[in-house]
Order: sequence, then structure tokens, then C-alpha cells
Amino acid sequence: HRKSVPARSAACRAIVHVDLDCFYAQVEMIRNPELRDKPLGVQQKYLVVTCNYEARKLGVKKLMSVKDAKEKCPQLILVNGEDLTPYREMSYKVTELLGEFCPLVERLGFDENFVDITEIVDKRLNQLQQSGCSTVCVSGHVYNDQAINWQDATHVRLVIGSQIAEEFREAIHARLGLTGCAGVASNKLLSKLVSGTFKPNQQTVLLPESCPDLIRSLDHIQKLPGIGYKTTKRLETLGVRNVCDLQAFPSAVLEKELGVSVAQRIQKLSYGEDDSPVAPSGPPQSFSDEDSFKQCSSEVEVKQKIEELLPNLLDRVHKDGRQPHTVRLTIRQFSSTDKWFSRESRQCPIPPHLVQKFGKESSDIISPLVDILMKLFRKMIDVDLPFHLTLLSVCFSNLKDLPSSKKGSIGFYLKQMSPPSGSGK
DNA sequence: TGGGGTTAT
DNA sequence: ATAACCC
Repeated sequence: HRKSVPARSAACRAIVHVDLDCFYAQVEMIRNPELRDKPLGVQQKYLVVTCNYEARKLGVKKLMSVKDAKEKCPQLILVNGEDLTPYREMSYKVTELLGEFCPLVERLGFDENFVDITEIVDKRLNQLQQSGCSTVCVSGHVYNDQAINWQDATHVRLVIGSQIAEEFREAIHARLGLTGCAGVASNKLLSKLVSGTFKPNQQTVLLPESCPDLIRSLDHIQKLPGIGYKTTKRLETLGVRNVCDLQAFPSAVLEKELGVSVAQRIQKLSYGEDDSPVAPSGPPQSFSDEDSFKQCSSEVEVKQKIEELLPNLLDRVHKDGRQPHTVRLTIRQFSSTDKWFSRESRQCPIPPHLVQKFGKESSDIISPLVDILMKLFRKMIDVDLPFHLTLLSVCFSNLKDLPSSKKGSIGFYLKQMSPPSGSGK
């Protein structure tokens, strides 16, 4: 059978969470250095989605309305950030850079990455033992200012981890000009929670003994990554308000309310336990482009909006080099009662003869695609009745590599990703 | 709230 | 196809 790799206890892993500072604003400051020392906000529609620290000092917050932001800070400079292309490109550069250190890099949104550095730590530990060098130093903050026990192998491993995290941040700054925070801990949950403890451009390592303090510092359960809006509401109904409540809550009742899978997972989270692996993201699973608006009420308008979305999207898919086999249209309908948030979608396979044309640069795929998308639209909306849309989104998914026999010179986001782990013989 | 993403059911 | 989660 297979050579048995010694099982590693979960507490022994070393995970880094890298979180870039106000990412969109940083990218805009690189694009236009004159914005460096001025209060800057990135605008999407009537929202300031993020802003630099100059603006934060003056009272601007993330996701503040443009109106409120201008009132708080009349000198605020706004740039439009509705086209995510520059952010997406920079985001992948960061992920690729981390991928040079280690293959286990998982993206979370555009501005966060998890890296499993367990093997790098092991390697350095061996090097240290051979060289007989005993001067090791922690990089950045230690959560709670906890004293390091140099006799404790776990402490030493995480300290080495802090040095690696420092190297990550240095490389990201030197090569890409970006600053960010990092958290080092024994699992993803803890590394993410600890990375935010010292904020901009700093890093923190969590030693296991301080885990209960970090968990207790969370004033509300929704601060736990993995517990979102819906679960929070249902937990509140059960009288669960803080993390301690969740720890103490009867498992059986929780399982009945949320299902075994969710219940067991979030109760472990409440103790700071998370055995989920760092899953390498690789190239994207889907490409989508969307636009929101006040109103769209006719078929002609819908067609126009779709025709606006497609060229940019097709360009991205083309640059990726893979062929999508599914297309989806998503809409959001206006409703005063439902307080929005309900989207609906229809998807269908892309006909093989159209799939073939994705490799080419020709734009004669556009009109057949528009036809398909309009059919999907009519499956959701009776165009003979009045309607009121506030969002349209087009998504290409089910991406497959083109047959290796005839592939041209195509630029990939990520070079060769590790092939799907086979039967391992 | 925007304009994206992922996984589970 | 939807619903939940993440940023």
C-alpha cells in the first residue's frame, strides 16, 4: 500500500494569513502616486467601498455612503473602482508571489491569502539543528505579549513562522509595493483572527496558550469567520449571543437547529479549533461581470446591458486560455417588501460549436451568446408583464483546459498548478 | 450597501 | 438553482 506519512497533529501546523491594507486604495495610489498623501476613497456607485488611512483618520469608514463620506471629509478624493481589473490583476500577483515560497496558497477574496508554511518551518528547523545556531528571534508582535518558551517545540515553530511571514511581507512590499498584515498560528481560523490585532502593516503570532484570550476578545459570534448573517440570527433566537454561549450550548440542540455539519463545525470554531486544510486556489473557477442600477424595465435595455458586460468578460476568459462550458445569467428584481438580497439565476450549457470559438479572438461569439442570455432571461421574466431589475450579472463557469493537441501562446494567470492529487502509487 | 468570489445542498 | 459563506 502507500508509504504512511507520519500523521501530524493539527496543533503542529504553521499557517500564515496575509491581509493587504485597504487593498483597492493601495492599488489606486500605485496607479497615481500623487494620491499618496491625500485622503482617498474608492467609489462604487454611491458607496465608498474602501479608503486609505489618511481618509480613515478623518472619519471615513469602509462601505460608507458617498454622501456621508463627503460630509465627514469634504477634501476626500474619490476614484471610481467599479472596474475591478486593476485590483484583480494585482491580487493574482500577490498570490503568485506567495506561490513562489510554497505551493499551498489559498485566496480569500482579492486581498487575503492563507499559506500553509508547515514544511518550510520543518526545513528551517533542520537547517538550524545542523548549523548549531541557537539565536532565533521572533518577528513582529506576539499576541498578548506572551513569553516565548524556547524549550517548547510549538513555540519555536511558530517563531520561525513569524520570520517567514516577515519575509512574505517584505517580498510583497519590495516586488509589488504593497503593505499588509500577517497572522501566524496553528490553523486558518486563528491565523486570520490574529492577523488583525495590530493594524496597518504589522504582524502578530499567536502561541497556543493565548488562544482562549483571542477567542474571548471576540465580542460577538459573527466575528468568527464561518458564522455569517443567517447563522447569527438563528443562534440569537436560541439565546446564543457571544462565543462563550456557543461553547457552552448543548451540542444535540444545536445539531437539531442547524444540522450536524454546521453545528459541529461552528462549535469547534468557538473553541478556536479548525482542521480545514489550506486548499490551493489555483486558477479561478468562474469569471463574472455584473452591474447594478436604479432601474431596468425593458427587454431592449436588458440586451444593451448584457452587450456592455460581455466584451470585458470575454476578454478575461480569452486571456485565461481555458474554455467555459456553462453560462449563467443572474438578476435582482426590485421589491420594496423583500428589502432585496434575493437574486435568481438560470444557467445552461454552452453549445459545443460556440465553446470552440472561445480560443479565437473573433467577436462573432458575441451575438449568439447574447441570444442565449436573452433566452435565459425570458425563463425568469415574463417580458409581457412589467418588471423592474436592479442588477444583471453574467458568469462563465465549468472551465476546462483546451485539448493539449492545439493550444496556442496563451497567458495563464498561474503557471503550472499541481495536478489533482491522484491515487498516489 | 458593491462587484466580485467559493462550497454545500 | 439556491443558499450559505467570504472579501
